[in-house]
Amino acid sequence: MPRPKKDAALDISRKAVEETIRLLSKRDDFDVPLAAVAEAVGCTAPALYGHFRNKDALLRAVHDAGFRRLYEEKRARAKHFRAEPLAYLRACSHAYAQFAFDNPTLYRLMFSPPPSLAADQGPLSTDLGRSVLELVVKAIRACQKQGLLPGADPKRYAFTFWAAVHGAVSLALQNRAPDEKIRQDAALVVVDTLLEIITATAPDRR
Amino acid sequence: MPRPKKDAALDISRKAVEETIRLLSKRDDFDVPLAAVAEAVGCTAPALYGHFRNKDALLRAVHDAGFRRLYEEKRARAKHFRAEPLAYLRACSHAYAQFAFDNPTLYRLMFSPPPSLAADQGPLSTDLGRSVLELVVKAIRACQKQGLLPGADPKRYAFTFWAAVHGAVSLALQNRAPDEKIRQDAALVVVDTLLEIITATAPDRR
DNA sequence: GCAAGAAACTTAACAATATTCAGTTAGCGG
DNA sequence: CCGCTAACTGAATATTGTTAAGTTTCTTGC
Repeated sequence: MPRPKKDAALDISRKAVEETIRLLSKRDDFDVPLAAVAEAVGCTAPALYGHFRNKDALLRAVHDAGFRRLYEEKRARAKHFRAEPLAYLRACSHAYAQFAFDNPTLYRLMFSPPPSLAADQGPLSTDLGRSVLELVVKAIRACQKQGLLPGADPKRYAFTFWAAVHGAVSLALQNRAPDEKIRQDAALVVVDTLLEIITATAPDRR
Repeated sequence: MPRPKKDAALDISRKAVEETIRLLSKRDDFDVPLAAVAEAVGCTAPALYGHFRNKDALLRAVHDAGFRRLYEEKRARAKHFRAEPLAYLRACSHAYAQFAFDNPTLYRLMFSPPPSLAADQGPLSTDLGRSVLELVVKAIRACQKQGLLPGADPKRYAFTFWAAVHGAVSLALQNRAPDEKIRQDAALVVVDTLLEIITATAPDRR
């Protein structure tokens, strides 16, 4: 049955990306067979080549979709805390960690992909990365308006903050934390440690 | 030519791991063909199955060897700074970052492997991870003996420190830093930022 | 309405690569 | 010198990404 009945054109692309994400959640590695994706979508493997140049292109689309989801989730979970920068940072970070623990393989695909996926930094990919970071920069600036982190370069501190959270999540995802207790919520402990440090920079505390 | 001439028994295992590391340095992903490893070693692909249960086992050996190298390099590069905890931390971290930039693919294999490799936490793997972290714990304790980071839990802060450095390296390796200038040595900037923060906790400074 | 052409699949074929199997030979204990 | 095991080889198999060729459905100019 060649050409589809016109309506089924609910963009195979979209469905392929969605289904791939779902299949990734049931795997350790990203080597999900194209045939499996095709079956989930409801077509055959070669049909996907009409929508993606090759498997890498599909995985890059998944990679980008992951960033969109992460960004949206961070925004949604944190928007109630706009007024309280520290609570905002905390909520952002927890959403970030939650996302990683809920989608470990997708997270690995997003943050440790074979460079062939991220290499040609499509503007989208870069913009998405920036968007995620930008939320942190804003939060750091808000902290500074409250007298915290005086004299610090917001971008630099935001990047350090992000790096720490990402690093903690990344290490926690592979059990490389010191002991069981810390391992379990290593990421959250790191977040608290960072907030603790930021709080300690308040000039008017006693 | 079956059985080797007795002397060539220079442990294929060792050579296989070494050559795999070398082949990885010329690739983006870890999908180095077994046949390529075999050729570099000087045997055929199936011969490797006499030394490793399967390809994953070989990659895990490479993973572990990577940690041994990292640990040794950190030790070697930092031992001159035993007396100065901050300089020691700095040297450790720089060695760490250098290692990652010199061996990006190996670094990814070590820190973002498909869980199938690290899953069955062989005691070795875990011990190696602990060894690397232990160096940081000692350094943090040394800092505290100089009055820095008063009242902090060394393990917790060490883990946070490691997470930040690892996160920065990991992000830097994939160009996900904010802008060009920071991206280039993002990891080093993060290290400096961390040291700056630690320094700022000195009680007797003015 | 309709033929020609493009679009969007399908099935079949191909290529690379991990893994297994059945030999085959080198060294070693008797 | 005879078997026996260890350690490898070459060929065979299965999985999977990718390409090629064929087929049907829509569309569009007449």
